Amino acid sequence: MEKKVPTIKEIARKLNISVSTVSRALHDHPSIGLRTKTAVKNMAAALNYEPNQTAIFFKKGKTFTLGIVLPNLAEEFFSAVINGIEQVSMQNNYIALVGQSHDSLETEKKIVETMKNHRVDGILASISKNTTEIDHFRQMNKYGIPVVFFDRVPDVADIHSVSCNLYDSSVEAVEYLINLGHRRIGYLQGPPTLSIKNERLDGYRDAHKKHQLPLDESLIVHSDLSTEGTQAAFDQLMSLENRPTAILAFNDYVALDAIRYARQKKLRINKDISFVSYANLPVTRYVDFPPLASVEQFPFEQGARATELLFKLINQKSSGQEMPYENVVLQGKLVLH
Amino acid sequence: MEKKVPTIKEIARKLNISVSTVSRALHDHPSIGLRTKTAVKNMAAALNYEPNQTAIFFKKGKTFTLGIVLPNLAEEFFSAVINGIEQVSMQNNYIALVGQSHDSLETEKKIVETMKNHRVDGILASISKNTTEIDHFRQMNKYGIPVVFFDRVPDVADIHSVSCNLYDSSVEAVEYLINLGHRRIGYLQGPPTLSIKNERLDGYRDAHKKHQLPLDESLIVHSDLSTEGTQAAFDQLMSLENRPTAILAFNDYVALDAIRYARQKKLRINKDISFVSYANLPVTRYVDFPPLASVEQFPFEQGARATELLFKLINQKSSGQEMPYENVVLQGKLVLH
DNA sequence: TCTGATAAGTCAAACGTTTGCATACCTTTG
DNA sequence: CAAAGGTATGCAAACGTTTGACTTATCAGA
Repeated sequence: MEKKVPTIKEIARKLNISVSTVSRALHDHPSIGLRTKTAVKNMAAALNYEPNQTAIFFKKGKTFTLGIVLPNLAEEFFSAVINGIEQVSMQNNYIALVGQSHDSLETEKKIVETMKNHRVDGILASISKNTTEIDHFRQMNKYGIPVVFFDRVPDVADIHSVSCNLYDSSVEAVEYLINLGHRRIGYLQGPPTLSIKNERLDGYRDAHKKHQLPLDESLIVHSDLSTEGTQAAFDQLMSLENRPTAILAFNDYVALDAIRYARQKKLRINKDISFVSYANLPVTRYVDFPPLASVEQFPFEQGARATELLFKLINQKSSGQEMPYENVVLQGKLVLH
Repeated sequence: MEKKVPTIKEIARKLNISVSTVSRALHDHPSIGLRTKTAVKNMAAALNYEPNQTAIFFKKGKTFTLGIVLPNLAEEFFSAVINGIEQVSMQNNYIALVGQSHDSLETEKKIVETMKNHRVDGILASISKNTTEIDHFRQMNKYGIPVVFFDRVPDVADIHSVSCNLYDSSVEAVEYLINLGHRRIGYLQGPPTLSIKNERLDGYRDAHKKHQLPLDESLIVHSDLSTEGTQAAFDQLMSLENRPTAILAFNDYVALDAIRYARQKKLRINKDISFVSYANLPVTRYVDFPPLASVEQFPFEQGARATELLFKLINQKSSGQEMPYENVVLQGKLVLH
């Protein structure tokens, strides 16, 4: 056991040739003769030689490793994103380090730091809901590590990003409820930090304008995304003198929490109160009363596109050119259940 | 931009001392004088020096990286395991590469191969349901990469593992149903590959014996864990002349699929048919009719314990000693809903 | 026979760090 | 005052691989 791993040197010694010849032979360099080449390859096979990647990483200054920073793996949305990332990175023979911020800025910083130390070739990040500044990501610039943000994207222009535009689908979602006859539609929003670039709210507002429905600000409430927060927000809506008959929820989890809570309160789903939400997660398939519709945000595609963009940046870097900031925007899509 | 990163050499040159002195100074080596030490540290700080980890990895032959191989991140069970792994590995300044086998043996092999190439210091693995042999893991031995299996553990003795014993809690689960008055209890099993070491079934059988209930083999059916497979298995149970009044389901997903299907068939949950299952996943909180009880398998603890064991192996390795095969077994626990 | 091209291979430096050993100086101590 | 011991530092090798520059042999063409 622990038999020391064979190296290029050993092959060279056994064959009485130089290491450079061995190296080139293994890489099919043109200036190595066929005879030597096959001899080397045979010997390599016989010894069960495997190149020492850490040496190569070191020598080449690349690690063929990507870093993924995201809030929480347990959310189906993010594990779907990872599948997208995985697909593209595997094609490129890259592998990924994963770090969860658990929505803590401190943890996020620590993860980014660790990834920098591990000299990842690039970073894919979805920021935590408490990320108020992105200096720790900007730092990566100095180390030549490109960063691509996805989904939860900071609202600034000088970054690379892939995200999902929810404006149109928000309009569509509200119109869908209006067409069902709803006139009082609540909006159960997420925390302010996640609502800076508030496409959902803009869509909500504009759909009202478009259909000449009055806009009642008391119909817009916040949840911190915890179950309790959502329940409090729901109570707030239900205590209005003029209750909403439908609710647009920040995401499926919020909708599910609200629906469960509403049922505890003996409200009849889809009669007393209807729901539409965002994310279109598989988990909604298991419940009796899922939201009527949900806006698909294409996690897999976001992951795949972000990774493609990242690879473009990585390759561009080695070719020395500068790339303009690229912001890929996928269009969300309302899916009826 | 792309300003080249400062190295230990630069510090040495600027200070007109040797690199070894710098290296030792930065590591607080006792034989470096205070004056030199502070000078070096100041210069390092001024230049914003960061050690090149790839060089260190290479030199030390370690990467401070763990590999995690598991079937599917989207399962809440596994993301909970990752949280456990994360906690322990962060304490040790390790970071983790994650690979999903998606229940394909081929993919699993490829992941393990890639991780070996990246020279991870150790591997944590939960095998796919199609993993019939574990040579690819055994190979790691030759490279001095210890492997610890968790949860879905191969049924052989010469490995390290952390898993959850489900025998006692299976007995308990069935007894719970018996105490509720059930006399015909179906067992909706998983695929044969996952049932080699069949503690669930043994518990199911022994609980029957213990309570002198006849054991009807037709009450034991298989699902491949897909929704359709589960529905087929459920139909099989319901087409018996003497139907079960309760079902022990392989895991929560199976139970949820079956429950939904049962409701489509107008069966009344907890009246016509009751469920108990395994995993105790948070997702069951969102449904109207969760299983009556579920066996907690402590994913977080499994992840943490497996990682602790792995670190023991990694450290033992460098101290040259051999460790006996260790198989940590946590006891599952029936949780009433 | 000489020139020059080509093929096949070697040499040695380089990547950044760690570490065993040697060295230089200084201070004790017998 | 010389030997011993300690303190602070430098030297150089080593980890495994890649790669630009260089050497040697072979051979075609003039």
